Formats: sequence, C-alpha cells, structure tokens
Amino acid sequence: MSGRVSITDVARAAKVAQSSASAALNDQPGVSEATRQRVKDVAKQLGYAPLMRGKMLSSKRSFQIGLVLERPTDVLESDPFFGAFIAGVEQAIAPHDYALVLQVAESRERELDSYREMAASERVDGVLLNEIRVDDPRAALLAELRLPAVAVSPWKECANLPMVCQASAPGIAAATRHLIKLGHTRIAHVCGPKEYVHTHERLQAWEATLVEAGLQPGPVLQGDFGLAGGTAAAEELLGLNPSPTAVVCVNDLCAIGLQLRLQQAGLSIPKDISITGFDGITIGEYVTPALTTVQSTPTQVGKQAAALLLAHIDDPKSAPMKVEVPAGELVIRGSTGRR
Amino acid sequence: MSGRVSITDVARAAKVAQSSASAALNDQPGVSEATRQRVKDVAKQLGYAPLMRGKMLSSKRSFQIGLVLERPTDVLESDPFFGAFIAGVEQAIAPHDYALVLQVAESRERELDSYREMAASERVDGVLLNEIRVDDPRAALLAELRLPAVAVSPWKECANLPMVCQASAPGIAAATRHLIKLGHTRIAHVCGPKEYVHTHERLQAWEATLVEAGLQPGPVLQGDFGLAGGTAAAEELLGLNPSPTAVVCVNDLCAIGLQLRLQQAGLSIPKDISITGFDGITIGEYVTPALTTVQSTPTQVGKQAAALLLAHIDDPKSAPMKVEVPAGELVIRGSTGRR
DNA sequence: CGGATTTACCAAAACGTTTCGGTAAGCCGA
DNA sequence: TCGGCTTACCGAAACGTTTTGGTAAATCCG
Repeated sequence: MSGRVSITDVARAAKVAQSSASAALNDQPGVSEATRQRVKDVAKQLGYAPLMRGKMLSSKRSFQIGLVLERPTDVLESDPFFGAFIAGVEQAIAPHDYALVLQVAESRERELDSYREMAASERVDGVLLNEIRVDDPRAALLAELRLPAVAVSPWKECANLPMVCQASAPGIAAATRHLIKLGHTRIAHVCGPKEYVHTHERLQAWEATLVEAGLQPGPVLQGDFGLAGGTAAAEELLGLNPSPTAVVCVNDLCAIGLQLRLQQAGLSIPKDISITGFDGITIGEYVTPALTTVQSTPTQVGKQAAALLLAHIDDPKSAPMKVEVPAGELVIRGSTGRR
Repeated sequence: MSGRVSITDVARAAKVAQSSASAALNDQPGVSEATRQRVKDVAKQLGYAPLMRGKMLSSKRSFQIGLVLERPTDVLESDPFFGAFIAGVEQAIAPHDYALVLQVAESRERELDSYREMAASERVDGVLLNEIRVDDPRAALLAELRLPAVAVSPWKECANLPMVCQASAPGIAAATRHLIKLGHTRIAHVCGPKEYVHTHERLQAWEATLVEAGLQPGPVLQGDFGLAGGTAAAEELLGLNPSPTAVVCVNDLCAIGLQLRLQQAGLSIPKDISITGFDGITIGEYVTPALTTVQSTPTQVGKQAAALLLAHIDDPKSAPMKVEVPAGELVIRGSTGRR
C-alpha cells in the first residue's frame, strides 16, 4: 500500500509509455501539450518524485558536488568563510537539484585521497577548491583524475583551473591608504603562511601601496590566519625598535589575536598602535576597540563558485575560466586612529 | 581508450560471471578462495572501483546521510560546534563508504522542505538533527517521512527519536559550584532562547546547584547563543541593583559578548564580576581575562551520532535509542575569581 | 493526390551494480 | 550405487530512470 510510486506507475495511470512520461515530466520535446499536462497532473496526484538513484545511473551524473576540508579542527571551528560560503554554494546548486557532499580530511595527503575516491566512485560531478596554495598539488591531481574543479582563489591564474576570485588586494590597499591618511608612516604587515596564495596577494598589496605613497614598507611579521598567529606577531612586534605605529593584518582573527595580546602588554589601541583586519567577521564588531576591517562577501563567492562549477560540468568548453566577485569594502571602526 | 572499467570488465578478464565477480569483491559467500583472490587481483590490476550510482540503485540505498543547517549566516559563521562536529561525523561514516550531504536552509519552514525533498528523492538514508527545540516539529515530520534520524540533544528524551547526548548539566553545575566555592552568593544566569532544549537544561542545572547550596537563584538574564545575546544581557545587568557578582553564561560566545560589554562599561573582570562560559571555543583562551568554561567535545558527539544513525539505518530494531558521551570538564581560567 | 516531412507516441535498450534461481559437479552416508 | 546435501559457479532479472530507434498518423507542399 504505502510503496513508492515510480515513473512506471505514473505512465500506467496516465496511459502512456514510460518514455513519454519521462519526456513529459522533464519538459522534453516529443509529447503534446495535452498529454504533458495530463501526465504532470497524474504525477502530482500520485505524489511521484523521481528517485535520485535512478536519475543518477541513467544520466551518468551524480548531481552532487564535493568540498573537502583539511581538518585542523581549531581552524575549522572559527573559519569565518566557511558557513557563509556554504550558504552561497547551496543557493546556486539547489535550483539545479544538486547537493553538496562535504568531506573532512585529516591531512593533506588524505585530502588528496578524498579526491581520488570521489573521482573513482564518481560520487560527485565536480569539486570546489578552497585555500589555494602556491604550486597547489590539487590542481594537477584533479586534472589527472579528469574531475571538474573550480578554485576559489583571490589571485590571478591558478594552474589552468577555472576560478572565482574576490580580490583582496583592493581592500588591503584601501586599509593601508586609510592608515597613511591618518598620518602613519611606519606601517607593518602581519602576513600569513607563505604557502598560501592569499598571503602573497595581501603582502604585495600592502607593499605596493606603501611604495606608491613614497613610504618605506615597514617590517613584515609572520602570522597566520588564526588567533595564534596574531599573538605570535604581537610578541615579535613588542621587541621591535622603532616600533611601527600601525599594522595591517592578513585577516580578522589574526588582527584580534594581535590586538588582544598588545592590550595585555599594556598598549592602547589605537592610541599607541592602529590595527586593521580582513574578512569582517562578527566578533570584530565586539572587541574593544571594534576592528577596522575589509568586509568580504563569502556568500557571494560561494554562490559564484558553485555556479561556475555547474557550468563547467555542463560544458567545459563554453564556460568561462574566471569570474570576479566585487572586492570587499573597507569598514572603518575604532581600532584605527590618527597618529 | 581511457574508458571506465566496470565490474563486467573485471568478470570478463577473470573469466567468471559478473555475479561471481560481485560476490568475490564484496566478500560474499558462494565463491572459492582461489577465485576470490584471482578476481580481486584482476580488479586491482585493472584499477576497478565500483561506481556509486550502480551500487546505490541496486542496493536501494544512497550511502549518504544528511545534515540540514538553518541558515542565519552570522550564527553559522562562528558556531564552534559545527566544524568539529562534522569532523566527527566523517570519522564515523567514511569507513562505511558513506558520505555527508550538507544542506543550508533559509528558514525553518524551508528546513522542513529540505527533509521532505531528501526523503522524496531518497538522496540520503537518514539525517542528523541538531539544536533540538522544545516540541520540535522535525521529529514528527521525519517519523511521517519514515526517514531515519538521530537527534543530537543534551537532554533526556526527544520525541521517540534515537539520540546522542552530551549532558551539559554537569558542566554548568561544576561551573556554578566553582563560583560558590570562590565565595559568590549572587550568581546570575544568562540563558538562551527558551525554545531550545539546551537553554532549559542549563538553566535548570544552574538553578538546582544554587538551591542545593542553599543559595537564592539570582536573576536570569535573557541572552542567546551568540555575541549579541551576551551584549544584551550586559546592558540588562548594568541596570541591576544589587548587581550579581558572578554570571554563568549559556555558552562561550554569549559569555564573551557579556565580558567585552561589561569591560567597556568600566567593570573589571573578575574583580567586579566573575564569568563562566560553555563550549571551550578557541577564542575563549585569547580574551582578557581568559574565559573559564566547560570544554565540550563536539567531535566525539558527531562521531557517536553518525555511528548511531548508521546503526539505525542498518537495523532500527536492534540499535540503541540513546548513546551518552561523557560530559565536558570545567576549565578554570582568569575570568573567575574570589569574591 | 502522392510523396516528403513532422508530430506524437511507444517499445526496448542502456546505465552498473546486487541478487535470485538454477545447474552442474563434488561429497557424504547408507 | 544412489539419493540428498553442499559447493562453486553462471545466467538473468531487478533497481528507476533517461535515451535511442522506430512506427504509425497527421500535416505539408507541389
């Protein structure tokens, strides 16, 4: 009695061939308008919903895209990009009956294994790549596996992969200019790990902006994309003489780590030192003083990336190789002040 | 030439029937050990990997489980549970060839639609339910849809759903006792939204502990699970007279929001007011003073929840209805001090 | 009016896997 | 030696869908 209703049942009830029912329901040509309506009505009445498994097998597609996260749990925990990014992905794929398969890998090597496995079993039709690194080994692997992929990279090309980019250079430049306007001349930079493309883009934007303004690019401190990097950079900074009067940080978490540590050391922000972040995560509004930052739009990035991936899955020839998302805007708050 | 190698190819190459090849590869009985080895060798040599689609259709399973997040992006952004939870889920399902399908819903009504759709298309074999609410409508819906589900709930029963629980009552009680030992007598609580089961469990644990110690349960301030709730509670608290000397917050983000706002208002933590959180998120270690909190173990919870769901998918009769994960431990840091 | 084209539909194949029923061959006990 | 049981294997069906090739009927055009 309960039993699932298949397209065969619909066809039988509507007194047409299974193939005609399929054509009718999928708005394919070869069936009259009258029949199409009848089939659709019957389908609705019977509560027919196509079974994904059948559709997958027959159409040789999985109607799923993959996203693999490398695992360091503490990074996952606070990565601001993640949630909003996924929300954007969902917006783009849901209308096309696609779903997102999320995997978590314990290490980079295992991450590659994840891709190998997804490709071998064809569980997904393509994947999204985040946090692109310099000479990223994933690009070559995915090409070898012939698994469509889209890179989310802030920066120029990425090893022949189609990419979606939201440039962070303009935001970093804007933050740097903002500091220059406030009268700062010794403006340091806390950069991320050298292996990430993000790191280089932001480092160069900071440097170029200072050079352009005729200023000597101040010290570069080694940080990372988490709180710990900011803390470490703070320690380094405290030993500097002369000390910079402003710091452009690679992202918000790093900036917050820096700010909190400097405050612990007795410095006053922005009186002694001005700080800028990048991302625009919520907590930046709550720290004291609130963080001047660049508001990125991860949901937009996710949406565009997923849309581009679907386009490449559909037809790699005709899909664009690069889509740009407007850069984030500078949000001026209390952590920056006049020299 | 590249073309995918199917089980038929393997069977042909090993000179056995397709069905025998299947039995051999899946360690089913009915095939001799010699043949089994030969088939496996041939399969490996040919680089055979079973195609998910075929497996799904034939075995009437999707080998996937679902997780739907309701969307409020700013909550997603920083939810500490999320990343670690997913990592745990992955640990449990990966060995069974299962994958996680993640959906994001824009509202609660759309969240229910997500479940309906997953059930109708049988894209997943079961789902995980987070953030259980009082009289949660999802339980009834999933029962109606006959979609296996496991609830991640901190608390007693959940509408007949199998559940994994990591009690937060012991942690909240420990935090409260810790404050009592420090000499506090006016201990307030910042609770979450009343609709969540979490909220009630923690509220009651706080209250019971105070009553047990012969103290009057102090004021209950309305907060939520994000920074904003802490800020709001801080405003409320600042108007109180007499003011509590300690506050047990429903979670870390809320506690941090509270602490930052109180500090802005000129109060000194823990001199004027002691604060405790719950979760043990990273940033709690970085604020000044560092946050006394209860370290929960979301990865463990995710792992157990996924394992339980698989068990219920496999055989609902024989799987347990409840699995407990050891409660988190109190981590004493600088935000609590002697009265 | 007759041949060509189009339309509306159907039946069967295909996708890759698991599973079911059957069939020889081998083994056991009587 | 023979019936009954087990073992090892095979062929075919089944899962639910899309796609392909074919066939009448209807339409068009000269």
